Amino acid sequence: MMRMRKGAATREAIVDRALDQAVALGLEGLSLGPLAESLELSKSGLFAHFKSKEALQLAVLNEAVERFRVRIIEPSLALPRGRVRMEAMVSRWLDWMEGEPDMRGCLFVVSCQEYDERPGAIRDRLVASQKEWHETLARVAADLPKAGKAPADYCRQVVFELVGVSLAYQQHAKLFRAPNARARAEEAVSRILDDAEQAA
Amino acid sequence: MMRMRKGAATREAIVDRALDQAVALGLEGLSLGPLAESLELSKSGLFAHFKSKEALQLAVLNEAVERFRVRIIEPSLALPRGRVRMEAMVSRWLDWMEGEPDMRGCLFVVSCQEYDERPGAIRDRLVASQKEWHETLARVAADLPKAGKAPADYCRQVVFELVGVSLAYQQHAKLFRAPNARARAEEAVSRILDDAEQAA
DNA sequence: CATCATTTAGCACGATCGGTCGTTTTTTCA
DNA sequence: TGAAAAAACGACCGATCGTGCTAAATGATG
Repeated sequence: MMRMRKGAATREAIVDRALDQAVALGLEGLSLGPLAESLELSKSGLFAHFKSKEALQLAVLNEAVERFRVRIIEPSLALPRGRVRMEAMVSRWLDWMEGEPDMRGCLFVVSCQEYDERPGAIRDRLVASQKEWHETLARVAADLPKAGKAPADYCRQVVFELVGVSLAYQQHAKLFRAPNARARAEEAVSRILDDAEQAA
Repeated sequence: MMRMRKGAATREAIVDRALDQAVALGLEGLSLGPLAESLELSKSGLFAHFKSKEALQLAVLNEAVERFRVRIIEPSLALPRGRVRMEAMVSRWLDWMEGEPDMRGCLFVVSCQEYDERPGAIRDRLVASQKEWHETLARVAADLPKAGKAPADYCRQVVFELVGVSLAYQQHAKLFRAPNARARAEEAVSRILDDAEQAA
């Protein structure tokens, strides 16, 4: 036994395409019909890979989490602790907000608005992944010079403010198409990190 | 001639209720059936007031814009220029993010994610209203001590960072239900405004 | 009260949605 | 190569969606 090979491949192709669609219209805006059509699959053929729409949505969300880990977290953690690592992480984070090639935008930002009032497995997964990301950010912030002397939750405050910058960046870049959005974001980040270098 | 009275009243009731629904599920998530049911109206009776769903969505959006003006902008502009006015405006802004009584959340934040990739009249109206709001904020920021000496677009940078704080606040409060979200936001605002009080 | 515009309801339409089922095609392993 | 399993298909279901069309109820005005 142990039969199966093609299935996994098309499943990956489905999730990949679905991720594109979800970034543009949201996880809730995912529609099986058009998705199948764009992959030249029958709707039922596609559906058979996931036993429900929610399972597909979860697969898409998990794929985004994994890509985020590979593209943002891992490369940054290879750098020396301190401001260098933090700046690399934030820079990659802002890149992600613009979108990977052919994928414009950030699934997490879109989904956070979709699910903050919709309880369920998707919301739970989303909240968990975001909290995990903020934890990672806080650990990186803990290596900043001020972190040792400041109040215990100083790192959390830094994370809060960085989250704000990333969200403002996304809005200015995508909604307003402001060409100077990146410059504004980088200046804001500098202010936050400079503040973390002088003693409390 | 000139007959009509009840119509305007029920129309207001519809928009009011639709605003609640839209804050929770988004302007795109507005559904005429349940909306009519919750108002004890027939679906077609409700529909007759607006000749299309988009017209209802625009009416809801305009109602939100008007409420925002009355609840946030006007009272703040009655205060003396400078940090006092700015702090009042930001404080009311953050209150709005939590939601008016019985309306949890901010329609603008939700809609910005829904429409940043959906061209049309709604997106246009949304972008216009948000730009107008940022203009207002920038004018208020122009009275801050540093504004005169700093580069010309310093006010825009302040607005960008304040937008970030408001968005981070909304996410922490609504998605994570973090009880200290307001405190974090107020500290971030203080940092931004303090910076605006020392010379460039 | 009678009239007539306004407002609401009833009904049905075409489209789309997620999902099911039985069948056929394709792939895999012996 | 042949048989079994996996994968893809196509037709279909019930529900819901926005949207018309027409008739009945309602309310203001002369």
